[in-house]
Amino acid sequence: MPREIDRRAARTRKALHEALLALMLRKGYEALSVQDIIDEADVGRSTFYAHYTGKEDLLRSGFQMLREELKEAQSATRAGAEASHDDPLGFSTAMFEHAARYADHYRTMIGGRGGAVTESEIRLILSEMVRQELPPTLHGEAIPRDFVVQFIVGAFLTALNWWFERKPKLSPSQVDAMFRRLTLEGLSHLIGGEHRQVGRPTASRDTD
Amino acid sequence: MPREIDRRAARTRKALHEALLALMLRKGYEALSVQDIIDEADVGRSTFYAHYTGKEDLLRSGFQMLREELKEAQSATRAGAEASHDDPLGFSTAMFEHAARYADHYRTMIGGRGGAVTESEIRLILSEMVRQELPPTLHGEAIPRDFVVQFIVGAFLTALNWWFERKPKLSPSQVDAMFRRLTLEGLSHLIGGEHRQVGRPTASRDTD
DNA sequence: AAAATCCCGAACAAGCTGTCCATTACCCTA
DNA sequence: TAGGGTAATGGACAGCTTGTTCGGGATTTT
Repeated sequence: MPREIDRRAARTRKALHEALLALMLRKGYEALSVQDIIDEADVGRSTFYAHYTGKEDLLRSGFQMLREELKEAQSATRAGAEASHDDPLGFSTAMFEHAARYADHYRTMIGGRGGAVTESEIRLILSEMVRQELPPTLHGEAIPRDFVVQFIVGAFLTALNWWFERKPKLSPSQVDAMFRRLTLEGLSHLIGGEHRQVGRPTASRDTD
Repeated sequence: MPREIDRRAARTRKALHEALLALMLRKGYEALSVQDIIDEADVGRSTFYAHYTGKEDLLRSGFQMLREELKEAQSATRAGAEASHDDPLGFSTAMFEHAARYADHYRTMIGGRGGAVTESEIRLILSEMVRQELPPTLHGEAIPRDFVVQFIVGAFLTALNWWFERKPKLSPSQVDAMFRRLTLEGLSHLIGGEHRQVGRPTASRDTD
């Protein structure tokens, strides 16, 4: 029986992916050359091109792996299946916490430093997540489902980015609370003429 | 009196900016080389570097000009100054209409094709706009002003992008209505427990 | 018209990109 | 464990890009 894949090839691919990630952390994606990557991975030039067509191909393949892993992990956890549709933002809490733990990675992925590809790949992954948590029917059909999905994903990324760039000291749950409040209730509650009292333990002052 | 700037220099800069814009429309920003730009502009290589340090510098300088123009146009229109704070999304309607008229330009700027620089420059411009329209005090201080600004800008860009990519047939006012509804009222209105039946005359299915 | 400024074109070193090849090292399986 | 198959290597290649430098020529400004 032929093994899934040749061990050498697997090693090479792994080395390249790790090199890419490491380099992105310290130089950002755009600034990288194929040269940098193969140096870091200690892999021959021709070997690289035997596996990938360029650095973008390498990056994409990394995300594809990630997506497949997530898909599996998800169908595995599908045991406790419900509670989803109550809360269309169910993903966010875990996500913010995860981001806090791997702040370095998220920073490079989310900020401009990951490049356009990273950005859109992440949007894809999040979109899939959100689409599943979103109830199948929306009131009145006035707003297309897909629009809502994009709206949520965009808002989440905005929150994440703002957190890292401006208030990295906040706790995940604080950011999460703000994100949910704004996304669920909208702006109207913040600016109406009514002075509704909110007993919120305001975390920290705004510095603009 | 020394003229503001040498006529030749001005011509050169103009030619370069126009070349950049034209090329971005057909190839996207990332794919461009300085070579392409000076060919299109019919300008000598050394001349280019006498004015800008690279293509990014050229792009940035273009946005800076734009920002200054907008700033002037704004302080000029500041005659009818109020009505702002009633509607924190006042900018959107005009913006969507403008985008419809110059769809090609917006497409290249907003989608990935404009590159990270364009993206962040646009966010900057919009942020300034939104910040001014946003009432100075927000209820309860629970959510920092800047967070709200970013939220709005992100939602607007999301709407714009979705419009171009998925439903370009919609009119500006339709998109505007959806954008405002979602941003002002949030999701909560869309997902209540009530099961309202809708005889959906859905135009086209969500295709992912 | 003279002086100041700008543009041009060409040439340069340095770097990156993909692609080839012959050779070597490794892996898989029988 | 031996041998055929497969992958990795290093080097060399043409073609492209980037910035920089120069002197001569053209245009503007004063």
